[in-house]
Amino acid sequence: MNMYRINTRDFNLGNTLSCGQVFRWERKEWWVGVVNGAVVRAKQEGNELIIESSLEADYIRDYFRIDDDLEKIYSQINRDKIMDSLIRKYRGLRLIRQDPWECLVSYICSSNNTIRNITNSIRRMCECFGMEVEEGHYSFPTPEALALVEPCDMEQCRLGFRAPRVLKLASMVANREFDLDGIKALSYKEGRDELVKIDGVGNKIADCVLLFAFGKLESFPVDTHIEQIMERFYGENWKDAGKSKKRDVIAEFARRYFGRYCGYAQEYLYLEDLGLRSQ
DNA sequence: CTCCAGGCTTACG
DNA sequence: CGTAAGCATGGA
Repeated sequence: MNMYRINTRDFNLGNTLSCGQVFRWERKEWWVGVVNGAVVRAKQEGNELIIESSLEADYIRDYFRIDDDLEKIYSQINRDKIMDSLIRKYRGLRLIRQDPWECLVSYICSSNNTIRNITNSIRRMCECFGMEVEEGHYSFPTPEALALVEPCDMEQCRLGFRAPRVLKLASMVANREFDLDGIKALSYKEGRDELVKIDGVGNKIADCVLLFAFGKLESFPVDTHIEQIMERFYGENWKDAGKSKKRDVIAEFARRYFGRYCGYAQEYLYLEDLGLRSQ
């Protein structure tokens, strides 16, 4: 366990961890999370990110994408007054480079669910089937661990109809019938074609994994939140596409409109929508 | 009570 | 093709 400081620029830890992309960080005196099986405590003082963890600084820099050139990204996605104001409001919000397995399982749990329930279910899965890496802190269960879980033992996690999907995927990954890490080398579209083959994974969940775990910044996940806020801000840009197609139309518009870093734009819009709803 | 939540699968025209 | 019910669970 060691403590160190990372010098940053255009980084806002609170915005990054509370914008809904990760489910396993808690705000206490410090932000506390478990990353790659290690407890991480983080806080920010001005431009310095202070970390207490057994993980090395290079790993943390990569995790928080500290080396992303936000100025360049902002200049690309800043297409109008709306995005300009969101960038000013949430400046320093960065995407996180999540572990693909944890990210995929987490978003399978997100289907037709609330953030609160998703967070609780994931925490229970970690407590039941992860390892206690420190008093009260658990690692995310491995595919091998979940592959051994009986459906009746999974019930305590309260995943509902999503539980069999998670268990099935765990078996496939553990048995190497599905090569999750191999997706890293694929293009955005190829990766999406692979991910949607998984039971319980459609376009939206695939896009989340491609953006949050595989760093495909041209991914623009459209859920109910994004659909509503996009309708409100940019609704004139597409015609009444039938209900089922609408989210695809919005994503395609966003890719054209915000460009190759539209995934970043998505996260700023999402945090804005979270704020609007909590009022 | 009904409706909805970071959707997806299946069934039915 | 397209659309709509069904899905577990919990909170408003």
